Amino acid sequence: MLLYNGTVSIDVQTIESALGLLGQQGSYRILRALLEGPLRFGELQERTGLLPRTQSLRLKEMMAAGWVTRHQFAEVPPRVEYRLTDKARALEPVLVEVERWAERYA
Amino acid sequence: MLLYNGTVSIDVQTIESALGLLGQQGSYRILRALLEGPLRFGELQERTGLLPRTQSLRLKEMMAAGWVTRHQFAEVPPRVEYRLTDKARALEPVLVEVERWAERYA
DNA sequence: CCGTATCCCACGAGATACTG
DNA sequence: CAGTATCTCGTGGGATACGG
Repeated sequence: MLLYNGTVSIDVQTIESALGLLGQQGSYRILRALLEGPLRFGELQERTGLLPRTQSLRLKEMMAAGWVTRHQFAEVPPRVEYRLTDKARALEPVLVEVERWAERYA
Repeated sequence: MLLYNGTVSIDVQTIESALGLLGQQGSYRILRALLEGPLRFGELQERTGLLPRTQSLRLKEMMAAGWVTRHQFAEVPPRVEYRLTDKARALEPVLVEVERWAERYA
C-alpha cells in the first residue's frame, strides 16, 4: 500500500512496522535509554523497569528490525552490551516530536 | 515514570500510550486519511482497507483517547462522519518524522 | 551475570453472518 | 449505511523458576 505525502509516496508497510515496534511495551524506554550510550542487560533493566522476559523479547525484535546490536565479550563474568544502530538513532527526531506532543497534550 | 529529556521531564506513560495506539494496526492509516478531512465509515474503509470490526475497534480507541470525534446526522440514509481533534492533528509532525525516517531506511 | 522455560490468562485479529 | 455478534486462533504479558 502506498500513500502520497505531498512530495513523495511512502511505503505504509515500513511505517506501520516501525510504529508497531515502537508501540510495543518498553520499546520507547529501551530506545531512550540506549540513546545515551551502550548498556548491559542489567543496566538497561534498571532504567526500563521491564521484566527480563519482556526486555529480552523486545531486544530480539529490535535486533531483527536492525535497530539494536548485541556485543558479547569473552570475560569472566560474562559481559553483554546492547547498542543502537544508525537506523535506530535516526528515530530520535520521531521521539522528540512525540515528546513535544506529550508535553502539550498530556 | 519520568525521564529527563535535556530540557524537560517527560511523562513516559503518556508517550507510551500514544505510541501504543499509533502502533495498533490501522491507526496510522486512519490518521493519515482523516488528516485530509472528515470521512464516513465506508469512505474511511476504502482508504484504510481495514475490516469493519478492526476499524470500528480502532475508532473507539481513538475516540477514547480524544483523537477522533464522531458526528451523526439525522438523515436517511444515516450518515456518520469521523474527524480528528486538534490533539490528533498535532501528531502530524510525528508522522512526518516517521515518514522521513522510512524514506531513508526502508 | 544474562538470560530461557513454563504456565496461565487476556486480548486482538480474521472471517463470516447478521441487525437498527 | 454503519456497524455488532460470534467463533476461532495465535500471540503477548506477568510471575516464577531454572540453566550456561
